[in-house]
Amino acid sequence: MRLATWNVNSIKVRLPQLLDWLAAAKPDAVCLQEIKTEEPKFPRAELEAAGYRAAISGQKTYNGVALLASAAAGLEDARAGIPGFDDEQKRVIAATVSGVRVVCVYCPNGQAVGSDKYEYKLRWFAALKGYLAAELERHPALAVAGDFNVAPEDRDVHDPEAWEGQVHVSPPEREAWRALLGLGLKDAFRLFEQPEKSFSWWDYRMMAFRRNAGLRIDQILVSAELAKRCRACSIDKAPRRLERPSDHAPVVAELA
DNA sequence: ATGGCAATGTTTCATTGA
Repeated sequence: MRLATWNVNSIKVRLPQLLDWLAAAKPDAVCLQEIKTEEPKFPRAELEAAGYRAAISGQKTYNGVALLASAAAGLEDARAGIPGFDDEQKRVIAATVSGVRVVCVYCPNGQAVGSDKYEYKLRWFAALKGYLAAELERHPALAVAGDFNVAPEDRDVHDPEAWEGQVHVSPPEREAWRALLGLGLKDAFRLFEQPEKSFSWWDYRMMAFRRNAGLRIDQILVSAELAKRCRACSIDKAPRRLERPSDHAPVVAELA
């Protein structure tokens, strides 16, 4: 099974690129973030014509997530949000695809350390941890894929000195991210040898992509059982090179 | 110390993102 995650930064704008990418990369499941669209305007028909079903938790303007699965893989028991965590922001959609419980997440940005949004980000991560702990008991084959908005280590940051203490790398955020590993999850990307300076997001400004001035904030976390089945994990930079790209690149994991 | 770029809404700029 090929599992991918991609923050598309608007499904409406990126649909042609997404359809091209699905045809080229042939993933079995894709977690999408920042679709910025409510369910009625989600391009369900176009994706079905491409062979994918979708579970959606949509929202206008901001956030919004979707989980795509090929017709062969199936899409069962879809559930939106974090149970018991009241949140108007649509950031989580989970479903079972080909026997794997897939949780698609768009973690909060946090805006600035110490801000209200930062406090919300930390509260949100604590709620996610509780949810995933319960899900792991029910689903030994579990993957959590998405935009975590945390660069876990300095090697995931193009300029750690410039970013020190900033949102996405601050110690409390990194602790919140590492707490997910404490549940027994593994960062699929780090199960394998990787090129130095591997990133998944580059600012639209300052020619950041050409300078490879990025962060690795999009990840696929896998349970111990899935880690044993994981054969590869990589970042596909090709869509970031296109005209009018998302600022994020897809991350892809191969599961036996 | 700040903007830079992009998407959205119902817009003529504000908000958010990372």
